[in-house]
Amino acid sequence: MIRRTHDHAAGTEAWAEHAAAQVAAAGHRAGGARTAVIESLAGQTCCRSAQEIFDQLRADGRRVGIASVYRVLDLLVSLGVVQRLDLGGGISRYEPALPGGEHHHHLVCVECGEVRPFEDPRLESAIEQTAARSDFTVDAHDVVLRGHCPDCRAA
Amino acid sequence: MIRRTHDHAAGTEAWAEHAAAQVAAAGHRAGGARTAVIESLAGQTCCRSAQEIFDQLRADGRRVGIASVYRVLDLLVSLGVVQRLDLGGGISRYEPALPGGEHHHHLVCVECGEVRPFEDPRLESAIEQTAARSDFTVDAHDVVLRGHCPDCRAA
DNA sequence: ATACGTGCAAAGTATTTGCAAACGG
DNA sequence: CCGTTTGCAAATACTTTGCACGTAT
Repeated sequence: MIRRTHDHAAGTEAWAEHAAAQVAAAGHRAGGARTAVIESLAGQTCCRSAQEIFDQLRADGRRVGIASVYRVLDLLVSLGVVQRLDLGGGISRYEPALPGGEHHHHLVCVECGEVRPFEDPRLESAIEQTAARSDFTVDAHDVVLRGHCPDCRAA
Repeated sequence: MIRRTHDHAAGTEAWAEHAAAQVAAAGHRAGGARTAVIESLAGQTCCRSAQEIFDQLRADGRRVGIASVYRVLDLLVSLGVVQRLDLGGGISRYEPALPGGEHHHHLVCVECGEVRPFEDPRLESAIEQTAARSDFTVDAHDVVLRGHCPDCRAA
């Protein structure tokens, strides 16, 4: 089997293991809801809402409660293995925080709600520079671009 | 009296007039709640939540309902004279959108919630470049930097 | 065995909507 | 006047909390 350095499936698998390890290291047990939410997140390419994760788990036949989904997500965020995103509309979205420190930002269609990730090194460097100039200690940042996706523009 | 080009009070006064004019131009009347919310926003230097605006108006003795505050803010956002911000925590914040197209972003203290505005032309240009490269039509963008303010870091 | 974890239901916030009364032009 | 706007209260949407039962270690 060929091993590719930036293979996506391998990356998310690695993330699931990493997340489970962090949970254990923090002195927590591996309950059903925790395993289920980690697996669900590992299988997605971009951010999901708590409700979407819940719906997917139920569709897969798992008997989880939505409260547990929220509790697990909170735990994973506090352990630093999941990033919580606020793309507007009053709902939080969650995605795996990849170990390498690499991260992306999001384009959001204001019409259909589609979310597309993007990366931009120039943007990151501008943000770092601003952060350094400020008297705040900056730990994190979010960038959201809002507009219309090709499909909605056509319609 | 000396007239300064970038005088703040003059700028916000001008904004209030501009906002009222846009409301009228769109065929809306100048009811009590609309005038009150516009005045309240004009008197603030940075973003406020709907609840904060409501509380301030009540403290000033105006008998407005919070539903009207939300309705007026929605109207002003749709007219493009107010910008809606989502700095996290599930609550929306609002601030005047100054006519010149100039705008700023925000540093948020995750501990005390303090919000500080900042500007960065390099950041803007990086975002424009990314927007142009994407197949979305980008109308707006938000940048939020999260960290600790000097006071909270000291404590 | 025994804490810790979970599901369900109820409570808690932020925001929206229905409606009759008040009001602007 | 007459349709718009408003305040109140009820409804909604997302998230959190209380609690008894289940389960991993």
